Amino acid sequence: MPVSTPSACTPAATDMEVRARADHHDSLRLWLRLLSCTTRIEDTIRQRLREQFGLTLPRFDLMAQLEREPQGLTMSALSRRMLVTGGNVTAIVAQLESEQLVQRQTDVEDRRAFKVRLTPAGRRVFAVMAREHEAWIVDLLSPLSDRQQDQLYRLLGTLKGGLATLPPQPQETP
Amino acid sequence: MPVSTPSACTPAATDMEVRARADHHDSLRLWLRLLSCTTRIEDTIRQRLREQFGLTLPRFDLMAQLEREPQGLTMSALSRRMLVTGGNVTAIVAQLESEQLVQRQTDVEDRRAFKVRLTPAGRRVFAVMAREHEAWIVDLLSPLSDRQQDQLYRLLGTLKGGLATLPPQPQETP
DNA sequence: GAGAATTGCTTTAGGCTTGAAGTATTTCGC
DNA sequence: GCGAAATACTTCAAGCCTAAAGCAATTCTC
Repeated sequence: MPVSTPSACTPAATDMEVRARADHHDSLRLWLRLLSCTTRIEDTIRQRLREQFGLTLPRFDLMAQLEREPQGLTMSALSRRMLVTGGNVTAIVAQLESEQLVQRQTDVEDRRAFKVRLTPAGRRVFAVMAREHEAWIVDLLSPLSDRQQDQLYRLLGTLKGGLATLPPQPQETP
Repeated sequence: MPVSTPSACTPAATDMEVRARADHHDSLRLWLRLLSCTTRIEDTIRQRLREQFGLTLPRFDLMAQLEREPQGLTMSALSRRMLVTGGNVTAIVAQLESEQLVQRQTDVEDRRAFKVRLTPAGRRVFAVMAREHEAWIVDLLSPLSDRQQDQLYRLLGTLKGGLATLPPQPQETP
């Protein structure tokens, strides 16, 4: 996602929504606002993860996938769930493995594949982070009331349903 | 319980834990859906830009900024508008310059700075791309009716307004 | 005015991401 | 069975992105 966090280098932040002008279609404005909100939240999460836990968002995401599957996941399953390429997963798992947060386990049935699992240490670390992470999300979405959040959720559901059929790309629904 | 939970915690004590959990879950699901929709659209745009015009999204975004400012923009202005770090802008402008799509122009008033502008060729190329780009957006958002798009736009406006005040990120109003 | 702080920009190291090419293993078609 | 196709994973080059450090020019403060 093309966005930055506030930093010494970027005092920040005319919004990217400034792109929207009178001569632009309403859909374009909507898209820019959608992008703006999402990147804003994502950058905040990314920055807090880094500052408070020294972990990047992709690594957190990968651990989150593993946490739900105690028996482990193959590389390709991770790749599908995270919607990133296989080569990418290889690199992230390698990093997490060097930090002793995940482990590889060879599969006796299919010698091409192996299962990736959280280590006990990884599970411990993730439990702490996940609780914090959830609180951040609740906080960041708090400008909207419960009712508004529900409305937004439904609208995005409609959008997502329509998007799923358009381009040639499989969609995961967790 | 997370310590930093911000919501209006006024209800009866019996009820609170259950309610808090339900809220957490809902907010998290909403966030994941928001992220899912945004990345889906963004990836589609990115891929089409690359396939049809051989241009990356960041370069397109930078050109879009310049297109609206015929007199040019400084590097720091670009950095602020695109919400990316200065070093990043340096690299993207260098690429576009080597493709003859933008040019640097020294500023006589401030010898630290210079203005970046679209070349005539850049302007021509961008005009074609922008039209296509807008059609893609309209198409991708078409699962929502005009009325639904308007609703979504307003909800995101509320969210965005709340987000603006949260982290330490100054806001610029052009 | 002169030193200090700020601003404009670049460089560098490290990480994420893709797409394409390559190796090993399994499964399919016959 | 056996060759072909599909699958699981890795490697590589290229690009985006950040944070931190650094240089040059300008502005602030006294």
